[in-house]
Amino acid sequence: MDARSPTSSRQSPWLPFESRRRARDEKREAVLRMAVQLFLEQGYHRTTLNDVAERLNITKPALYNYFRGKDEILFECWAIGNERVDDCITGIASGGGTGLAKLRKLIVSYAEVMTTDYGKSLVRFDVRDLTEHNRRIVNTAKRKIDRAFRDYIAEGIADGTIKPCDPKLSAFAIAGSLNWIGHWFHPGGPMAAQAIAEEFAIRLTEGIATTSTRKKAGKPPRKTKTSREDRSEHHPRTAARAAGQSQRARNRLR
Amino acid sequence: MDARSPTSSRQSPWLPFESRRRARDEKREAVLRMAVQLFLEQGYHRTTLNDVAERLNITKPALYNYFRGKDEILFECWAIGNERVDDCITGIASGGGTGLAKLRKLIVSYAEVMTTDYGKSLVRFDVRDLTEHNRRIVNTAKRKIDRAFRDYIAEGIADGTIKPCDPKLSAFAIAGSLNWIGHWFHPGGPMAAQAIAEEFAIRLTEGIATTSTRKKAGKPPRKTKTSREDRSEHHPRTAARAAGQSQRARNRLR
DNA sequence: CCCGTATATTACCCACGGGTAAGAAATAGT
DNA sequence: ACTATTTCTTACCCGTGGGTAATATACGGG
Repeated sequence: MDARSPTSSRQSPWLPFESRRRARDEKREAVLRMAVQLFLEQGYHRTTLNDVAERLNITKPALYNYFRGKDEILFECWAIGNERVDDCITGIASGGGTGLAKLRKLIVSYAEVMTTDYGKSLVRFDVRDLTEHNRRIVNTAKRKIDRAFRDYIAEGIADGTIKPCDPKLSAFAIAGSLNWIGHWFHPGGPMAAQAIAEEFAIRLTEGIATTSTRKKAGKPPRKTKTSREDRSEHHPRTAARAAGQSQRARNRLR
Repeated sequence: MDARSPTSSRQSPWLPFESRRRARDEKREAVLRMAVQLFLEQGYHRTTLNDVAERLNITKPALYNYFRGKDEILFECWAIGNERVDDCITGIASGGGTGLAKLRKLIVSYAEVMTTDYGKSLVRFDVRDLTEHNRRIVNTAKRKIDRAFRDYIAEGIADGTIKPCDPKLSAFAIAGSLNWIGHWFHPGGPMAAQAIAEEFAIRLTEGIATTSTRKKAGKPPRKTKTSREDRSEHHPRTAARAAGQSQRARNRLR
């Protein structure tokens, strides 16, 4: 059965009787990688902590060395995805450009995140499975993302690059299309993540942009796909990432 | 607490010590109305059959007179929503019009369904909570809906009312926006369901339509349609409805 | 080599909730 | 009014799975 499909990057750090001295954080992340994968594959409620532990060659109580409980694992998966979106937003906010340009950038980045496991967790996980405290954090973050879409649209209307429209409704329409990616996209499919992202950036803005954005004919479809290590949550660890969200930084009090 | 908010149409037919002789089907539908409401409000897994029964002034085992189990209740909720979408599709297919016109009609109808409880169940419920058999039915129906979107787009490209584009990707983009309605729409909000539906029909097609669809100023928003009894799953029982799906017709074998 | 700490295991607890059995209460038919 | 049938209730079963306690094993430092 299953024969250890090569999908999920490298193996678990707990190879049965082998060097088991990985750094704590690496193991923690390995748990999250496996958990998000199983949560997406089977659904949160159908995934037991035994499932997660078993696939990592450990037992359930060992997980409690790294997490307070199941809901915290869920939250941390979500937090990683949110961190990535948040990086996109701050990156776009720092750079200049018209409202339309910013909106397109956001669409591309957001769409790409949506094709990753952690990105999917932003829309596939149910906020009601979290504690009251974490649920509030999630809702705040969601409002921030929504605000980014609306602000860029409003900015575009103000600077003339976007036709007058209701920013709220347009943001819902765009975000809906993008979030839906997290439901249908599967890495093995015919379209590469990056190609989808760029296609959506055009498609979703060509209705509201003032300048006609008919695809420049000369552009060859060579986009090289997501290139190396295409699937499996690459976790770039770019410098200056630590400034992301305030929560989640502390490596568990212990 | 809650004070019996006026959202959910009329009360349960099992008022504690009152005429309890409602027809079987009415009670069955009352169960479904309450169930879909609770499933949406609390989530399927957090809603117990006791919750459903209690709010109907009965006890859990009484539900088993009408349904085989929890997952069947879920399925029937989904089936009602699907029936409505299916009616839209067959209605559009029977009438004529360009590809673009059909697509717009579908968007309007689908969006309106998405603002109802049963419509939301199409996108908020998890297929994996169903039995293998019912899951197959759901997936088949979903493919049919997807096909309708793609076909109308392809038709529009063929008849020149829609710009050349990838029907699959465009269908995903449009369906994503519409499905998302089922996540954010709440009947108490500032926008009426019908207004949203018509706005989306314009917004989602203005990018791919060949004819400029800038909102014709003269069009008064009188469309009547869903008009009276706007919320709360009115269940029109229109004639010739029974021909809908083959499944679900039989009132449980018993 | 010994001890303290971190890490993992085995063996358990128990609340929750879907589902069932047996029988009471209402209903319909004649 | 008596019976057959449907409908509903009380009382229970039990599998599941999150979480914990006690303990064993590995590891690092002196």
